[in-house]
Amino acid sequence: MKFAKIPMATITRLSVYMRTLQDLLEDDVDVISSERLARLCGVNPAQIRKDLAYFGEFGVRGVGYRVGDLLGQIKDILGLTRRWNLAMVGLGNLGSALVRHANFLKHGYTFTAAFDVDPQKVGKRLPNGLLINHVNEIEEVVKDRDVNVGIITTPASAAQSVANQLVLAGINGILNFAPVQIQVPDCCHVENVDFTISLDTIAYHLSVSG
Amino acid sequence: MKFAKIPMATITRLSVYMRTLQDLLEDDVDVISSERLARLCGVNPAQIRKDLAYFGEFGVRGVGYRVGDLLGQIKDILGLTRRWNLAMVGLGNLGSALVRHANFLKHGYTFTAAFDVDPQKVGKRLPNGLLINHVNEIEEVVKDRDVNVGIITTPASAAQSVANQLVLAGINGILNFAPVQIQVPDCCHVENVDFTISLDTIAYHLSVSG
DNA sequence: GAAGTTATGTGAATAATATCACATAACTGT
DNA sequence: ACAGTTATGTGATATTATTCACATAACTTC
Repeated sequence: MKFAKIPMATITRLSVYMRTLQDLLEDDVDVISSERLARLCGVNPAQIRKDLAYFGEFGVRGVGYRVGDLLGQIKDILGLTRRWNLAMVGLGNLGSALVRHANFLKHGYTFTAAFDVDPQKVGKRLPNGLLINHVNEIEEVVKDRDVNVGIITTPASAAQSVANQLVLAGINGILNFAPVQIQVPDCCHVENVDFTISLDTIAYHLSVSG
Repeated sequence: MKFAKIPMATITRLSVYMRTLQDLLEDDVDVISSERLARLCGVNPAQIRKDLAYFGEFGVRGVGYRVGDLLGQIKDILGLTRRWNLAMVGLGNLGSALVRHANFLKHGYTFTAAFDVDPQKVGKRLPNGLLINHVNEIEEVVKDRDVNVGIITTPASAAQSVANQLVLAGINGILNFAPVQIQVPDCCHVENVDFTISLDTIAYHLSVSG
């Protein structure tokens, strides 16, 4: 691939470009300029070119980018040409909704395991047929079903313990929806999603500007 | 409130500090150093001090920060000492789960309106008693119930049209869960939440590192 | 096939952000 | 009240990220 140090922000944006390119492909657009793509993604055109330049030359000067090609290249860069198996830990309102949420499937992610501690839930099946295991079966089930990424939607109090078990089971990617900073070894990559933080920044902006 | 230009990243972190301080308060910790708080929040201690310095001096040298005081100060900075009313637009899996999600309430946010287009849903009430209105009633209802922030959890295809209506209704803060870049006038502040992007960055990290 | 047009790729310039390092101020104990 | 200790507040420095600006390459037209 490439050996320069890639800015984290670049990776995030590649994912945004990918989404937009997917839409464009569905609309049968086959060539797009960095300028137009930039407008659609809400970024600067030079930014897009710089981001892509970290990985190679994917465009045609004077023309633009072939939508299908670029989409394929970005998927390749992000490692999305293979299958990724997910485990959902915590099947409350949010966890249940996310398992059902179409976007994961659309992007090639598959839930192969689900966990909770509630005896009412353990042993039952989700609408998609997935069996709910008990959280203390994580290690066994994760290995068995080749889970690559764990998604934590437990209460904050349980998140660290769940993270520990996921790491122990050999997982090194965690998407954390619990509103705590979980501690993991360096081998494990954690992404936090906390929409109350986003809401707070909105509140701040409204407070100072209006 | 302040006069220097505040980095966006600072605001985001203030919200993180706030969460942690809230937990500390519940645990009856009354003083904390930037170093310990930093560890809990996963940031650099100097970062915390710098962030706070934009707004004043809140600590005691040689001692640390009084947890309760600092919490109050940050809430004040972020504009969270008042009430914020939310409207949920789109009551699919995700929207319904979020309305029920305890975190919003915990942070002082209140849902005062909910919208959908599905005739099956319009006219019904959510578990919390909130009446579901039709999306084309947004302007009227938003004004009537003093909604400050709109949350969009519609399919991507509907997001822009919903955003337009929210703006028209006088809303200038939007939390967007739909996987599209919505266009709004400058007066309106949009925060995007897209967990498939977070998942993609995890996939990337797993791909390059092992 | 030469001139004109367009949009990429990229070094240089700028801006934003994070970290260091230490002077400063508040507590503690003698 | 003074010396010792601790942790803040902040200027200086380092790092990272974004934008500009233009040379370069591919297509188009005459």
